[in-house]
Amino acid sequence: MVEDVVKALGYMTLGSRLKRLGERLQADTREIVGGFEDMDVSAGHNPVLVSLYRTGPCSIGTLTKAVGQSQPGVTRMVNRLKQIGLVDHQKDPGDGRVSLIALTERGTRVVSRLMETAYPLVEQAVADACADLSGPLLDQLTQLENALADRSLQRRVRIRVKTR
Amino acid sequence: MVEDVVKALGYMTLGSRLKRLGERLQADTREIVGGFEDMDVSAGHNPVLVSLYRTGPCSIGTLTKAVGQSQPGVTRMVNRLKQIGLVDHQKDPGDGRVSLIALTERGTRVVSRLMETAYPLVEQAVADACADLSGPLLDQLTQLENALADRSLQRRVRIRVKTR
DNA sequence: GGCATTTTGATAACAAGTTATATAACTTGT
DNA sequence: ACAAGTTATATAACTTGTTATCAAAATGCC
Repeated sequence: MVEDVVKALGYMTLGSRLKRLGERLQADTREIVGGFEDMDVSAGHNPVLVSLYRTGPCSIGTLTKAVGQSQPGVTRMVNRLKQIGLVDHQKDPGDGRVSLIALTERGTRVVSRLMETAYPLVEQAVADACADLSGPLLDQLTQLENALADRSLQRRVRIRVKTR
Repeated sequence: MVEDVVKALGYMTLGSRLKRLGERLQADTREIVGGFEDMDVSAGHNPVLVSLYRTGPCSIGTLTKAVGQSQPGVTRMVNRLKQIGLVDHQKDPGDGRVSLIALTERGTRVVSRLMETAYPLVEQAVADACADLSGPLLDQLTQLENALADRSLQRRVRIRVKTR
């Protein structure tokens, strides 16, 4: 058995540890969501979709603030969503620089469905994995890692589905 | 003010949130470490370096388990460190498939210095930012985000240095 | 009205993660 | 001892994050 250095170094490598865990959760989330809508889109796109759904059409700049990523990153996600036909854009009539991003009709339907199916399941599965966490941040991270090793998000979703 | 959707969605977007926070911490860590040793290497390389320092020469496979990333990712980090002259590799005499990765003499000196200078400061700065966190995971994440917005890791390091 | 500055978003280049796959070396079973 | 299977690593291709930079549009100041 090899020691997990990232875990062992504690606060020194907290960044690496959060990123690693985040990527794991994102991958699981993507898989779960992908089981409901057949769209080939990573977990990171969900905040963009939800933001557009909640606040209506808005600029790239606003989206950038809403999801907390760099503007080129958001631009790329929007382009991807445009490619799939979930969003569209048009020039802002008042300001020629900004292009207003909006969900297409299909995009609205898709997000609406996701919000009734996949999203609550993901939320419940993650909440389930986090249910018994307590103590300092580092300890809770260890507990969450253990919980996921013990039962994956996918399994937690299936169980939720079966037992409801 | 635009709402932070990733924060607002709670457990649903925990993966994105952890990743985002992890990347932020890694960027800050890199900057702090870069101030001590002039090596252009991202924060993710530190676990590799420390692992090699602690356990001595080992295979890519062992490193992969030690840092919890994919094998090609570790291979790439090792190549980068090789390029900079911090590690080197040689064939395992017993098994021709494995290449044993080891710190070079210079690499050993660098890690040794980092462990006495930058690493403890980063650890203290992160610990400082995490000092007053309490409650459920999501709450602690919010508190940590706020703490970092209030005073960056870099500032926390400087203050530590000044006041010692 | 027109020039300087600021703001918006697109694009290019790079970093670091992933999966899939190929190759070489080792192991095993007969 | 050799064929078949397994393991270790390298490599290719892709994704998604970043910073830096550019062009176009808006703003502001004389």
